[in-house]
Amino acid sequence: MGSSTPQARRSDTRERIQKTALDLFVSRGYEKTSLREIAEELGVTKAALYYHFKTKEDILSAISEELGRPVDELIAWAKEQPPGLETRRELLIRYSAALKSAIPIYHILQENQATLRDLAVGQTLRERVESIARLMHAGGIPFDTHVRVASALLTVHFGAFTLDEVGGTDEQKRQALLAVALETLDSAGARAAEEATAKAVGKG
Amino acid sequence: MGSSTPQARRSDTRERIQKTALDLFVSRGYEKTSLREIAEELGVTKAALYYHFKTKEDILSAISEELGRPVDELIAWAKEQPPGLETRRELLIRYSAALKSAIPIYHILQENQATLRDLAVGQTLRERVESIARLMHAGGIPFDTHVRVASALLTVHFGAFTLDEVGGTDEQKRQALLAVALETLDSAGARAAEEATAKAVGKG
Amino acid sequence: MGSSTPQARRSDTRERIQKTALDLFVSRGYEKTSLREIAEELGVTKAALYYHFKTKEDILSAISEELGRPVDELIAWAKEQPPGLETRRELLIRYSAALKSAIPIYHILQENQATLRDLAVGQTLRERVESIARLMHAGGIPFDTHVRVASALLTVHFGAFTLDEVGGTDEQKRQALLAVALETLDSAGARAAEEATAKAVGKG
Amino acid sequence: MGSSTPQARRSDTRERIQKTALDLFVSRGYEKTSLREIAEELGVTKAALYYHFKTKEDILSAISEELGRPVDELIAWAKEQPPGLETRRELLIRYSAALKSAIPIYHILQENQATLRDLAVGQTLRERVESIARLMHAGGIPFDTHVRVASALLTVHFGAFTLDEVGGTDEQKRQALLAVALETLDSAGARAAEEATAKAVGKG
DNA sequence: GATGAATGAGGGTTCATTCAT
DNA sequence: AATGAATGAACCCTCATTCAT
Repeated sequence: MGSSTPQARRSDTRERIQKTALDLFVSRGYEKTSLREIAEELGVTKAALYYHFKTKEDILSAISEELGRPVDELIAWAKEQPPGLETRRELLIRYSAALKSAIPIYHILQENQATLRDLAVGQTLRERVESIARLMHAGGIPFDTHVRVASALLTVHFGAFTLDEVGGTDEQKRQALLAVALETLDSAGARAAEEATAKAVGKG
Repeated sequence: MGSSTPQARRSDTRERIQKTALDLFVSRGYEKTSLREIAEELGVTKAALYYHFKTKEDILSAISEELGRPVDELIAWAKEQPPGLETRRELLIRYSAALKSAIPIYHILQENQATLRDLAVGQTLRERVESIARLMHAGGIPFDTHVRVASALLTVHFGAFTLDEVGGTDEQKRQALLAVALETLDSAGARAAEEATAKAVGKG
Repeated sequence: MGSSTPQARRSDTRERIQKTALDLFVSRGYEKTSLREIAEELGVTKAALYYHFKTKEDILSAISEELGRPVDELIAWAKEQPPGLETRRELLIRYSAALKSAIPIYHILQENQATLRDLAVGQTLRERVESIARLMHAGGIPFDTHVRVASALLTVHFGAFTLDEVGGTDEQKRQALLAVALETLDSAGARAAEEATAKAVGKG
Repeated sequence: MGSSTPQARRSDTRERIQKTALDLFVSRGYEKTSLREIAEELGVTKAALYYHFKTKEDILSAISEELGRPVDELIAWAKEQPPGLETRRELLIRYSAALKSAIPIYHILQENQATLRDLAVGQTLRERVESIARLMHAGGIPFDTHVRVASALLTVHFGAFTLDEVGGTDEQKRQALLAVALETLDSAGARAAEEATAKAVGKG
């Protein structure tokens, strides 16, 4: 059908607001960033922000949706996969990659949890994280495996925000942490495989 | 009973303030908890809080000092130890234990980082965490070991706050996570030993 | 400024705005109805309203002029009549009828008096009501008659907005209230006639 | 030094706020009166108002409760009386008297109905008026009597706010309007008596 | 005939904090 | 040991209105 691009000389203000807001939310926190600050930084009035976004929360929502898309797509993908060791490994690998673009919002979620607790966008953000966790823990797996999955996930997830001690570039760190996490996961896999074998053969 | 006036004992108000404030800081967040709320919950006036504490931050400081003592002592202990694999293992084990009492303040630090960023108490709190990290990463250790230490620490530290998926009691979780973390650490030790050997022999 | 194809029918947007605005002014109040609401309800932008009307007040003015016409005509008529009992009766009867179409604006005036106080349209609206009152009170009439006229007017005027307790259809209520009001008025007339007679004859 | 404002130490501020707010609510309307205005008029800050009242609406609530007490007491009294002509007369008489102190709040209710529609205090205010109406209309009375009761009530109630045309002092007006209203009511009584007689005798 | 973008002024409300008593 | 009263600064948000296009 005819592409109804409403184009016109649309102002880029909406995007600029998102960008500025993101920077400030990350560096000063969501609550501590006032709309006045965002507006001043942009050289517009507070009311201008309200022309483009319904509320302060709405700004964060838009940011969350945009930056979180890779993770959302990953979740959609994971839901289609059969639960199992291989899926867990693949999911962890892809999650580590998806985090690259999503780091800023997770950072915000991380550092402003108390504030975001009552906000709808907080709920959304948290659900994203929990979805990944749920999918990683899916399938009837033994307690030990649960623990290993948890460790692997914590390593990959929180390793993305913290860690100054480690040294190396961000990408190097990411790769290395992923490797360690996979190793932790594999021990679980090995053990599970053992158990499966034991069950099937009756111990050998 | 016996003594006529219950006034004989020192006012426990200061402690009650700390306790109430802690509960609210944990459940609603530091910024989102107003002094009015604390005062109302206690049945005193806001001004009463100011009689016992200089500022809002001061309340958190007192809490932090009290609950963080075990960790502080652990840090003092660790500084006396020679760096090395064995110390790292022992430190991780003791840290896992120390966290049990310190969880609430770490929770607060965790969920209000943005807010605590500019506060002196935030600095103190962060330094405690960073001290542990620095000590765990101490000694000239290779990159791979850094990464494993990081993973072990993330597992133990963040495992204490999050994790509903795993199942089991808090104590079971703690033990299990510690076990996995130690395993991750040991692999590093093994590898380090290997490398050391390799170096000595001239690579193989 | 050249005359171009003069459309047979002017855009009906102006009328639609008036209609929607009237509905909202009645149901939510003048002040509490924002131009945004009106525009949204109509599916146009706020700026569109400003194409058709100079200000928000102007919208109400247009509505007032249209719905108030019967009352304005009544006022014009009454000004031509000689003051006296008969005119008062007739005026009251006609006013009761004229109110039928004018109720919405009087409702608005009634419920938003405080807001309309400083507005020109408020002045206009009030003047309409006051004109009727002035004409009903016209002629050198004694205090008692003034009071009866007032009662009759209050009955007819406010009876049109309020009254759920009475029962019956709106038209039935209107008729019945008018009847009672006329009765009140007539007592005044009778008494005035008596007094006149008494004066003339000297009383026995 | 140089400050010459020797204000009372006692807390008469709450009362002064109520008084000032009442004046402004009456003269400028509830919505159009900002807290800034009230505060400025009193020479305090907006925050001071919030020390004494929880919200803007709360100020009006307090006023309503204080000034409306006579009417509330009247309602309580009326609920104890047996319905009937005599009670209606007495209620009307007492209501007319009670209105003297309550006029300002009814004025506010009257002129800000649209604004007060969504406020709890508006509900309360309206209920007061409706209670009186319900009590006046109580008992199984014929349609005609309902109409007369309505007229009487409209006369007494709205006569208290409006009416510049009539002349005389406020008290004179009140008395005169009450007299006319009672007359209207009595006609109803007479008619009811007639009907009763007619019923008893078996049609005349 | 209408829109998109923006503004200035103001709204009610909450907060940590102070200080005389 | 604690209170009552008050403040100043900041908050998010809404409004009627303007104007280039």
